[in-house]
Amino acid sequence: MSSSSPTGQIASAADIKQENGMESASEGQEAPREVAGGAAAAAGLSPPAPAPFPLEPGDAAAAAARVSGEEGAVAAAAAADQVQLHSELLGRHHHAAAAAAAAQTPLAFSPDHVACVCEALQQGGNLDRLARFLWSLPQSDLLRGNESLLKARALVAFHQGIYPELYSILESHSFESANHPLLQQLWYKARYTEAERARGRPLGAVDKYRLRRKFPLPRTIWDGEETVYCFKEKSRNALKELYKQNRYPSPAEKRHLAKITGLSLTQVSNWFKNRRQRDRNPSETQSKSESDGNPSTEDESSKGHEDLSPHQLSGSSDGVTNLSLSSHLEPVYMQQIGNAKISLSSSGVLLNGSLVPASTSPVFLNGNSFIQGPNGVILNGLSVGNTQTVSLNPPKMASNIMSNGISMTDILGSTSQDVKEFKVLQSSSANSAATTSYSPSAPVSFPGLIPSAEVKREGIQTVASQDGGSVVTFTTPVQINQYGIVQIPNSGANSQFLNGSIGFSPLQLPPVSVAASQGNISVNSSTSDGSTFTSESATVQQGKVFLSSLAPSAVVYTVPNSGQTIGSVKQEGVERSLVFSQLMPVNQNAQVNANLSSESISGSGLHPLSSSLVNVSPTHNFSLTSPTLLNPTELNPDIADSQPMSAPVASKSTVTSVNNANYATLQNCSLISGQDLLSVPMSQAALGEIVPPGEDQVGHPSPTVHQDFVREHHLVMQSVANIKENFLTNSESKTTSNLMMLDSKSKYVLDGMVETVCEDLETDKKELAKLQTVQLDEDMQDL
DNA sequence: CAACATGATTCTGT
DNA sequence: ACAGAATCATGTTG
Repeated sequence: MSSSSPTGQIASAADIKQENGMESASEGQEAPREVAGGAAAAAGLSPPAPAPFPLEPGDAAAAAARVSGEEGAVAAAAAADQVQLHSELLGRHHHAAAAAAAAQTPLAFSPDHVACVCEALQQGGNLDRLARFLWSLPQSDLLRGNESLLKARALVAFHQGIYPELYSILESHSFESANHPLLQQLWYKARYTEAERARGRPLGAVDKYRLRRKFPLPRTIWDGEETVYCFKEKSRNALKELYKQNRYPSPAEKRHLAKITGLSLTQVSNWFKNRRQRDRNPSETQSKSESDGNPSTEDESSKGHEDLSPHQLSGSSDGVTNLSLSSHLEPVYMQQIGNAKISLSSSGVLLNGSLVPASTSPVFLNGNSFIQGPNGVILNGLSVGNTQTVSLNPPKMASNIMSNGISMTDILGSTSQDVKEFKVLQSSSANSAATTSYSPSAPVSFPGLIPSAEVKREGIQTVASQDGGSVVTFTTPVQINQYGIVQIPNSGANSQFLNGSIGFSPLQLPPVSVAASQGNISVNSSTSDGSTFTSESATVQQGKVFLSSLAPSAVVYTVPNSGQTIGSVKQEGVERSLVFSQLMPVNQNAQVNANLSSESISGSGLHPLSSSLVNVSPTHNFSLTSPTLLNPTELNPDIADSQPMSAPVASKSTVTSVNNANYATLQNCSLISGQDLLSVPMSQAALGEIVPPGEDQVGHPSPTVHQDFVREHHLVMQSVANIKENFLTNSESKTTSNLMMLDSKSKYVLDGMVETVCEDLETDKKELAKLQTVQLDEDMQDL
């Protein structure tokens, strides 16, 4: 099946690895591959792709030559490559000219460009070429400390079996968490390989275990979080928490859990299944696990209804709204990012950890269910059935925005560190009429929530009910627990529920609002003023988005989504992802814009935006820390059915446009994987400025593309173009010139984009040379 | 190495 | 599809 990755760190690392094309790295030579192959395959997080990055003859030759190890090898490798490149060029005549022209002049690359190339080569699994490329780089200070470069060096060191160097690299630089899985994998595999060689025979599980103990991961590539039996402790705890609540989580709950734990849906399901089974027959092997005394497990749930026969809840699963706060409630999760205080104004809404701008028009998050408050506030929690919508207020559909999807919870959830506790708001039952009794006396526990004890209460703020209806009052600052779940204080005095409506007291509104619902992430800039939002950084990885210090400016993601149900592409985990490079510091004008349109929505007229997955408003600062990985799955489950996008890509595609005033490189795009294509459209118009008209390669502009992006990227791309012919393997890109597509199989299709740029190379080439000049191999120049 | 823990897989039934 | 049971494979621990 496609699911579940076996095996902890290794497994997860393997997953990542696959995404990064690492697999090919180990396959190239004699490099150990056991973990990679097996785990990745088993993990099935991404469809088993047939040799994602087959090495070409030229590479093989080069690698072979290099193995022997001397300088001579370099020349040989280059020569071998050259032959290959030459043939590639011949195959693509139109590019040949550009490449040749480019080759004649010394190429200049900025560190970003270099990083971009490194990422591209890594993505392509072309380690040999990557090595060659690295060798061609000057020892420049500018390149020092460049993470992409370091990562590339580490990969190459691993690939070539120069482990001491690998360790040195890994230990000498603190890598971003997004790169940890891959680097950890390298670390362990190198250790295993060394031991294996020393011993002369394959290692057993115990041997590996001991090696892991013996050579713990350096903190430079490890956040310190323990992983046992594949799952991180945090994830395990979240699962346990929910299990206590409900042994048979609804699909929606599972989904949510999967998101917040970073596990796949199947893994979550398996976990529950196993857990149930083992609780059922304690007889076997049982010594049982942690908390276990089963009873404990059962206790809570059993008491009440544990029972929760599967159907009971399942019935509700997608459609049932279980709002009763009383006993088991299905929590509405609210998250807060980092330490930031999220305040809700009367009109503001926090959904699933997302903040929804209170603007006049109501926002609906339709992921699982939602409740609409007076001002268009909707709470979206797991507990509520997917489809169900509760609107306490006269719904103003017209102006509503519906997003379906994901809760930022997941997205934010993993930010663990920053995340604080929280309070969960429990909404009253669906019918406003229904009275909700939120029994203060009975502490409510939510899955994945921190013990109530931990919930801190601070200032007390009373919520004033607005119109309609009911008010939910909660005290103070909402806090988020490590899982990103907000728990509403159940204590009595301060809180009260009226009519099921929920009102938030005017708290501080964060400048940034993030709303995400299934498959969509939408962050809208909130209108509030004086709000304090102190989140730290924005990073998206594995379906998680971390917002980081945005400081004064706000970040807006707009992911208009489409109707949730449409189709559906079954996705799990990280199957689809968009990666934003860390080099994409966005500045004032920066914009990240990904569109996905869905018929359902547009049809409803709710949010006709034509499709963007992620939309960052230009005016705000948006910074994505390194490899940001947006998981389309979470972003938009319905991608498959989404309408044709601007990009001429197949119907099933995710288009992402990145707009960056300064520089957006594809550097970390290496993480892009999944079946979706990541395309970075460049608007034609913009390109037109630079790109010589008449070039056959000009593609269709993407309507959603921001021009700034285009321009900026254009510059970046230019240099890339130069490199491309030399280093990138021929990809299958359709060449719609303006698109850069990375397909899930990790076929790296930079071509389209690069090619487009290639044509312009000469034009602006010199401008690019500012930062640094890289002298490519002479062989290259011969081309 | 043995025993245990735990995630994943397979088969079967609904 | 999903649940349960049996079982497998591997990680973990002593």
